Amino acid sequence: MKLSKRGEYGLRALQDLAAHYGEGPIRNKDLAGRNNIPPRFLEQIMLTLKHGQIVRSQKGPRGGYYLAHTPHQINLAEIVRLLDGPLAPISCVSATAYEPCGCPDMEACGLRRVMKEVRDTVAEIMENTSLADLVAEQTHS
Amino acid sequence: MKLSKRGEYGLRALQDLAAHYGEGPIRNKDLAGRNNIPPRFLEQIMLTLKHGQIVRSQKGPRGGYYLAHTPHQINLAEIVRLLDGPLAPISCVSATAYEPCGCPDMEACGLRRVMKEVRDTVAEIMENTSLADLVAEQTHS
DNA sequence: AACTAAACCGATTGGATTTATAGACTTTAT
DNA sequence: ATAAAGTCTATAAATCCAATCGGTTTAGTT
Repeated sequence: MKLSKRGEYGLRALQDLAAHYGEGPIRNKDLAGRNNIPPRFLEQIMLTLKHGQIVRSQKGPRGGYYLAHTPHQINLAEIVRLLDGPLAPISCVSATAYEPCGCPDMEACGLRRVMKEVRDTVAEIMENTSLADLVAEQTHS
Repeated sequence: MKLSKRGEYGLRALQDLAAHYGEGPIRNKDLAGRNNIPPRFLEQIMLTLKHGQIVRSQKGPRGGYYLAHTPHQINLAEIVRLLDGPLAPISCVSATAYEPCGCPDMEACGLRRVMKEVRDTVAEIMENTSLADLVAEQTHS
């Protein structure tokens, strides 16, 4: 039930970008430094986020990364799915990557129903939380 | 956010034991066969469950595994924690294995709050679901 | 007592994933 | 021109996961 480091680092970096939204590109070095993330590892993650259209980048001096949309438009579920894969605890209840499990009768499987409930609940929280919500909570503390 | 195979197999085997509660020991071979689990791998898992006081065993011919308590006394959270570790997506929100994360200000971290919400929700579902609930759902379908 | 069925236990293997590091390339501001 | 940044590919190291194997112990059966 754990998030990978990639997911965790990616979310932290994006939270940072959201907190500085509108201030122009932010260097990988600064993102890494402020959030205690290994810089070269974060570089990879940011590249994935770029290919996933979640951030954009600017090269050269004064370059860096910035959000591709407003913090409000980016939810946590898409980030986690991009960096960490499906939200479902087991693949037979995944909305985005369904695969049958080995249980004898899928319809009658109580375990499957509970896991589906878990998946749905997690998905609901993450889909309804945006980067703006993270920063808002952060500020209102 | 995925459950490991160990966790999945263990839960399936325990669901099976719950469905046959009171019928005496069930062989590893039967558990594995009915639920499509690699037998030697399941053996390991059952041993862990035994050491975790979730099942008991009988050796020798007509031996096998059976639940150490009634199905409704065993909840999914303890099983998953035993086989898969903490429920929390990131360790700084874990109730059972807390560790600080690298974020600058923990109190102000919006991400942490959301992850805590996820953890709490998942924990609530799993803690309030027993093996008996799994089998009940299974039968009432 | 001998045989056999089953769990117990420790070791190990292969593979995948995670976590990172390195180095060469490209773009762009100054 | 120079230097500061991101881009891309490769790969290394470590860890973990899934699974398998061989041998040991226990206990029921004959």
